[in-house]
Amino acid sequence: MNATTAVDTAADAEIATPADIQLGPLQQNIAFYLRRAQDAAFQAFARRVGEEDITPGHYALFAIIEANPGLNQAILGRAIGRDKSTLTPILADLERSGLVERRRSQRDRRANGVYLTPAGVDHLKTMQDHAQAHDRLLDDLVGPHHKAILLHLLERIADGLDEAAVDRIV
Amino acid sequence: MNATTAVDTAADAEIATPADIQLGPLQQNIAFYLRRAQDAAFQAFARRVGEEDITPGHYALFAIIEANPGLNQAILGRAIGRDKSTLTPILADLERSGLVERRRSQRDRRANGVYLTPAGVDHLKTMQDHAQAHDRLLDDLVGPHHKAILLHLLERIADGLDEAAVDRIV
DNA sequence: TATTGTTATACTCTATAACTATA
DNA sequence: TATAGTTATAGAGTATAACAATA
Repeated sequence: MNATTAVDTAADAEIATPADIQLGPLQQNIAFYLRRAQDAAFQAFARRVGEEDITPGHYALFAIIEANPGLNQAILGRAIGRDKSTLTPILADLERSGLVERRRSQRDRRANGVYLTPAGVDHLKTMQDHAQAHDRLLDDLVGPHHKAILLHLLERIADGLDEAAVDRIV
Repeated sequence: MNATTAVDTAADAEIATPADIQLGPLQQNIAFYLRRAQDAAFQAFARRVGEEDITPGHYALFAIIEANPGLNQAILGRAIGRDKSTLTPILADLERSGLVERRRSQRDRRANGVYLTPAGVDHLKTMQDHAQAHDRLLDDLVGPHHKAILLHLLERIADGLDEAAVDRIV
């Protein structure tokens, strides 16, 4: 599928087309392909949603809040892999927009329980429509049989590379 | 493998642990897993290389320059998916550090051919050592048989989601 | 007219550290 | 002492637009 016909000597390198680029050792590098696929998926999603204030990160945040109403910000941050200080202004914005609500917990008065408002649920549905269309594209590319394998492998990578897991091995 | 035992009512959400977090629709979302895996791989690599000025993006850039000596900056930018104006200060830095050389092309005097210096090749080797160790970890997680499938699927995603490809379908 | 590379600029995302209020 | 959330701040990474040189 990938012809590797390029010569790319110094003399004719200037007329190389993307297809001619040699990847060298990168060609066997999982991390490199991971980055490329993630880049491509992100940009394709951005093109799809256009102007609207929707990103994969936003979608994930809303989906997790809906699936886990009342989580506090620290736990929410860990769930999406971001520091609590990263979350603060994001949630403040969303609350100002009326999409999210933070309620002081009764049992631990330091903690905010985070919830979607009805408007937030609506917004999540909009994002879900985009995400589903995007996912159909991805699913078609991957194929139904391979999707399960892909998700499984990606999960293994994510779980296997967290700090504790790596320390256990190395 | 994933127990889904959490209740996460508003009443006890505060004591949720990461394992209890419900993913909702995200659980079938390729893009979500892609982002997680890429995040984890990036951070594991960063932990491995520590202080040294090494990133996956840097490594990819060096590897591509070595495999395609003399490419001009615009093409190089496209090869790594970054704008030429993003590349300019990066290459200027690397040239100042003596790792990269830019030579004005004879045939097109607007263009710079980009090359690694001997020091740049050395530096690439250092990065390669790190990248290989990192890749062994990744390979172990994925397994030799599945690696080929994974690379193939990730490549399909990257290729299938570029702007032209998506326009063709949608 | 179009393209290469540079510059100025600005934006987004993120974390660290220091703080407060609670625990 | 430790944790939840906030704030101030800074850094990395990136792109857009305008430009000079060249094609």
